[in-house]
Amino acid sequence: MNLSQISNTIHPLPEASIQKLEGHISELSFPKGHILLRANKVESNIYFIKKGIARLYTQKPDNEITFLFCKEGDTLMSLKSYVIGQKGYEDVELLEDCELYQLKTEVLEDLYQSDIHIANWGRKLAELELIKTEERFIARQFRTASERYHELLELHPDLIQRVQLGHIASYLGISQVSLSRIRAEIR
Amino acid sequence: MNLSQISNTIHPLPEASIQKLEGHISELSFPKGHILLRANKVESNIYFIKKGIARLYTQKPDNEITFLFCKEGDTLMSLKSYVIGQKGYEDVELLEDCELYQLKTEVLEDLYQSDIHIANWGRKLAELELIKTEERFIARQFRTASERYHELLELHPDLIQRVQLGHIASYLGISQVSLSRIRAEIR
DNA sequence: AAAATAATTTTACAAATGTTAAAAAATACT
DNA sequence: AGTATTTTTTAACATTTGTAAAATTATTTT
Repeated sequence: MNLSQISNTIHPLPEASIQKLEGHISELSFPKGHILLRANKVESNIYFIKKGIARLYTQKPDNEITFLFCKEGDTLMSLKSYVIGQKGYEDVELLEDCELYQLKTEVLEDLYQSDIHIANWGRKLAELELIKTEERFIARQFRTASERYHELLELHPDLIQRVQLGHIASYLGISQVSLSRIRAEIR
Repeated sequence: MNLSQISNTIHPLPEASIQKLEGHISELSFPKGHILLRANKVESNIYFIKKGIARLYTQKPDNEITFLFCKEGDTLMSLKSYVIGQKGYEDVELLEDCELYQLKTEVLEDLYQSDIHIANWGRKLAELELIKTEERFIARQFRTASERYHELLELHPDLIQRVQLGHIASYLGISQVSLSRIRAEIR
């Protein structure tokens, strides 16, 4: 998924603003297994995923919890770094070879102050992330583990293929054993 | 908490922009028990709470789940209505007599297009809500019910006084019986 | 103040989910 | 291809959490 598709999906921009934005974006590649971000550090970039998939997770004393997958077209960032300049929760591991677009948040912040179209694009970016985060929260609060698994199957069938079940279970908030039990149910 | 305090806490605005914004905001009062919003309707306003407390919840076939409390200084909105103009999940009940500031989203949208300061204010509004929503999600995913209860006690001690425990339990994602058990633990 | 209503806690039991360990299946390596 | 390694499933058991109903406590109404 190329950059203009991604940025346009967030919010359409006039050509001049697109140029300003794209002029500050660089492209990067990393192999599967690469750790892109580390928890407890302030991250000074945001990323757009051109190709590949990543998981955001936190280390707990005895295990780790995956709380988000980001794939082609998604924006990947440490929210707390981006919004309030504080260190975030997330380690980020690339689960496949990835191609990423990178943008310095500092540069973006300047663009927000000088270009009203980019300011509204940034507003939309935050609003769309907000909706997604609320959806995840609602799923967690309102639905059973089984419902969440089947919902994931429907909405993101590729995830089950691309990500190992241990991470999926963690993402769903259950143990891998529970996920196996759910998958074993005949339906 | 008055309007300029609230809007300034979100993001400082130059005087001219404050005037534009405040010119479109009206003030309302409702008694305890009033249902401010209904689920499955597109809501055309957002609210800022001057005084009082509200709970956002969804009706399930046999029970209801409270997923957010909003109080003085908070922004209260149907996220899906505000961001994508779709009907939301939430019923909203006022748990105390409330004084609210009301703003039409349509008007706000126009201001976003014409005033870069207000556009950035709106961006900040979304970003701060995003951080809060992520925090709630993280609490749910990373911490035990007991930890979440004690965290709530620390961060919002007034909530326990102002809101009945059945709603708190629902908010924490546990049954009221479980909450009673947690509260009975000696510490 | 007494009665009625609502909220909270407690109890007993049922259901769901977690933990640990072993078996089976899938994948990677030489 | 065969071996080693990793991932997934299954089994047995422990723990947590839920449900329903009763008991207690608090609040509201008359």
